Amino acid sequence: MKRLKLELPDLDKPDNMTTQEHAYRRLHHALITGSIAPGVPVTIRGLAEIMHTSPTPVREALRRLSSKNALTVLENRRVVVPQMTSSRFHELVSLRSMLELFAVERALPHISDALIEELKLIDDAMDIAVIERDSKGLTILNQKFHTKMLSANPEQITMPMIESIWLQLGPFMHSAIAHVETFYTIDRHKQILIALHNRDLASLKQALAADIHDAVGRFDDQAMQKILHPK
Amino acid sequence: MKRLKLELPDLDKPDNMTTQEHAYRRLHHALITGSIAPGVPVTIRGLAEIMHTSPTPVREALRRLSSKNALTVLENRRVVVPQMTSSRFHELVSLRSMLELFAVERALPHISDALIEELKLIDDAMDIAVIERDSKGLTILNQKFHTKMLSANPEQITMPMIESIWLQLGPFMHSAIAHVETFYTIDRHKQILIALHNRDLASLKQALAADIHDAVGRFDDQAMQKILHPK
DNA sequence: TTTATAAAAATGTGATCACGTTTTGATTGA
DNA sequence: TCAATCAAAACGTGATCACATTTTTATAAA
Repeated sequence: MKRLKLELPDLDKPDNMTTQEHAYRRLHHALITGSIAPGVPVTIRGLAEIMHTSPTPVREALRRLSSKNALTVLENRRVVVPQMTSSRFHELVSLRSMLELFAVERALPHISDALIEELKLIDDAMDIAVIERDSKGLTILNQKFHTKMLSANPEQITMPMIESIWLQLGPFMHSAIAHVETFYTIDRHKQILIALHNRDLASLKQALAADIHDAVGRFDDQAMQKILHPK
Repeated sequence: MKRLKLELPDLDKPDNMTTQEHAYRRLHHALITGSIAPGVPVTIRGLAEIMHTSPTPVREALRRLSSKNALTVLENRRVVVPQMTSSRFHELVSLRSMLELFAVERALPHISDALIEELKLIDDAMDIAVIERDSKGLTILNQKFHTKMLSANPEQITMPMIESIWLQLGPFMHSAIAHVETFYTIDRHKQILIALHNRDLASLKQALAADIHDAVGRFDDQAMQKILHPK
């Protein structure tokens, strides 16, 4: 079997968690933190060897991820991390904006003061991650922040779609971070927290839009070309 | 093994199509046409027996569908068709409107006259389906119409999400059709076709929004309660 | 050095089996 | 008639194997 050069995070696996679910989460984590670059092939047997399982649970995890468009099934049935293009990137970002703004409007009525406190804790952890230049930790915390806020709405249709977008953007961020000097931007989460506290929808949407734009807005066409086709 | 009372469509299976893909499509078709009611349990072995395959490809098809939120995995790991609620329904419909309006705006620049002709053919077939009161055929054709129009945009991020919504709305329509007198509405597709021909974005979005609303707008809270909790 | 060819390795897929858990249905007792 | 009990049936999960196809590697020819 061909050895895959691929690093997977060691996540906890409670006894009642299926092997398939565990495999899914490890791959999910690796994808959203940009630990797997676009174009990298992921084989069932290769992953099974890394995770010390049989191919069966890996196969199911890969099916779930390709079903969410986080992975692409090629004509020959092999699975790869999809390549990013400039137009795909902009489509993903536009969609992310729209979906998160839609979701936050429906989440706001369900935001409690206790929830805001929890969000503050995540934001504090993010400040530390910035100081430690822990970009992967920061990514995870940032998504935790957004997820917790948007999930206040008990009706969860939008959240899985937003997660699908994150999954698709993740691998590109891998290559992007290497080409960008300032990965860390001004903290829009503080503005979001204030808007949440004031139950001010307009400010909230503005801050959220800015947060999303900050994370990806710097990638104009010129920067994209450099990242996608480095000399 | 317990016999599932469940009708699956007989779809073509080309030689190069995997059994798993075939199983997926048959279930997909059954779900979007409302052939499987909410709450119905779907077991791996039961489906495998119906489809004359081993459990393996069915398992993968179910994973894909639950990954798209078309099916729900319960705590005991069993899979069921999710139950509809009034709030979930309205969330789904709002999201569908937003996503399709987003998608059509990005599709319009890529619409060719040839494509419009193809859409007209689908619309003609829909007219026949209405006359024959073939509600399932009408559903399939309607989705074909929307899919072909929105897929004009070569960058396909939104379409899988819209399909996910259709998958979630499908099973409810099963119960809904039985409680509704006039399933067939005025044909908004004619207006859509005109707007497409004129490359008139504003009219196009208006017609599309009306089309979506017509299909589901009649389900106010009162009607929902009747459908969800029939005496 | 490059190209063509054949053998070997790798891969996805589907079937089958064993295991532990959950559900079901009949039987017993109140 | 209803509730409790318990054995049987059903179920999801993960491992293993066989098979066909694709990819890679080694070898030979130009």
